[in-house]
Amino acid sequence: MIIKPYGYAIWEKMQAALDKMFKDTGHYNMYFPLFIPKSFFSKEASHVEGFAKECAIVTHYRLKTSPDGKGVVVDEDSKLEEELIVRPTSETIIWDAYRNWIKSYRDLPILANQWANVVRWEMRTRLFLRTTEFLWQEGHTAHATEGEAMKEAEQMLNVYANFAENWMAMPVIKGLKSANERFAGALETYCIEALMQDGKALQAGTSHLLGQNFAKAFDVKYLTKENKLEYVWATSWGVSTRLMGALIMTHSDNNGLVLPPKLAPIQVVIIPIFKTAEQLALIAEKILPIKKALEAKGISVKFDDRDTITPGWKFSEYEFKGVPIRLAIGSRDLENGTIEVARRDTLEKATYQFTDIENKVEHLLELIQINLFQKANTFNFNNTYHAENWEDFKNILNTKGGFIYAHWDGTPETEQKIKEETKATIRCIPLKNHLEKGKCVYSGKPSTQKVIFARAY
RNA sequence: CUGGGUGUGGCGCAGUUGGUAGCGUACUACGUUCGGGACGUAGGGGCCGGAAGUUCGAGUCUUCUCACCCCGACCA
Repeated sequence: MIIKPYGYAIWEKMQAALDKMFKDTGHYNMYFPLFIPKSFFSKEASHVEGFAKECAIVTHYRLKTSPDGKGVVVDEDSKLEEELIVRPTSETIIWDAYRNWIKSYRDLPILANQWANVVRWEMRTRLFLRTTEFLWQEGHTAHATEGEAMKEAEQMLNVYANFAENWMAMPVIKGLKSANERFAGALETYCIEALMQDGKALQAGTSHLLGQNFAKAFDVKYLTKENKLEYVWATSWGVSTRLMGALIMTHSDNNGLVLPPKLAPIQVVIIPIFKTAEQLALIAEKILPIKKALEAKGISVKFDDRDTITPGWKFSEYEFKGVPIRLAIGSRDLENGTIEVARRDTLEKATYQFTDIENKVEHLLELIQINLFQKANTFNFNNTYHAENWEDFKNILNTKGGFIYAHWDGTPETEQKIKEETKATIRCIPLKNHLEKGKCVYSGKPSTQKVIFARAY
């Protein structure tokens, strides 16, 4: 996947917002190697099992000119003593280091994060949602107690939910993964689940309570105040460039991308309508102070005064790109003291008086941010169903899609069978769930609460 | 790996019974345009995925090969 400049600018805005949230909650960044010795992997049994089938492996370190003189071939003499795995995630290499970093309760907690690329050799890729290489951040924390680790995992889940809802304008459900869907090597996996406009669910972020699994696998122990040797408790948590896919699939319409103002690389585009250089000069004279005033408020503004492209073309182009607000100004406006304001979320156009325009625009950006969230929230509400029996369940799934609340007997076997028959999986057991007795939608066995099913990406 | 399909200018495609390649779009220049993806004229750009073969002659026929796409197991 190539991420072109405009797309990468969105990722940078995401990174900046998330990075600040991490730092505000006491975390710091670090960086670990891309290549992980194969032996590290085998140390945590379920972790290997989870990732073994999708690893890229480095076996040699040198090329040589092909015997026939055309191109290059692998130099068999450069075979590595031990193969290196291109990280699919970094738990193993990080916990190998933590063993040396952690000796005493005074060394805890470790609250580290890294921004990195990872590789998972998937059978089928899907742009942004599932690419062989993707960019992400992975937090890896170490704690003295289970309670503290649990609090950390929950805290980071809340950070992700906050980011999704208040920055991406994407409503999410916070929940717990079932055993089948849990991260390889975790005791519990928390997640935020989002619903895309086509009715399919998307896991948008995860936060894991790793327990002492990695501490035991990598022998990471610390001395307590009481001088007792204990294993360390761990968490890990991550979000990736998949969020770009989520952003696109949550808000876009038939005219292209729709970006929430808080993540839009360009928040306001100004398009002058002119024929001659003199007219452009007059417009620029009027509009550049407004641009400055907007920028002083921290709003990113682009004044597109290219004379090689028609205004109509520019209108369409910035609609494709999802720019939240477009201002258009021509000589008619100059005479009337007006400006045309178009919002991307509703596609509405209005003529505003020029006075106080920067405050009106600032306010409109806030409205758009809120409107996008509400629109998505309404969509989620309208596409959330309750299935009381198996027929209902299949019907809803096949005709409507969306989130389906249904009773489940709590066994991996039932979940597996439902998946095989319908391709729907348990997205999560919502944290905000009311317990209610019922019968499993599939097996009819007793159940204590409904969980969320959906077909997912 | 299981089935099906496609490879021809940057992109999307056409190409008849074999006669050395064309359309749309994009690109360049000039002119007229410019308040919702303008128009005209003139240009530039392709050893037709690769190799071998049949033939006077292959995008087209034959054989081999490579790559990609869709369907299945996997997944942030």
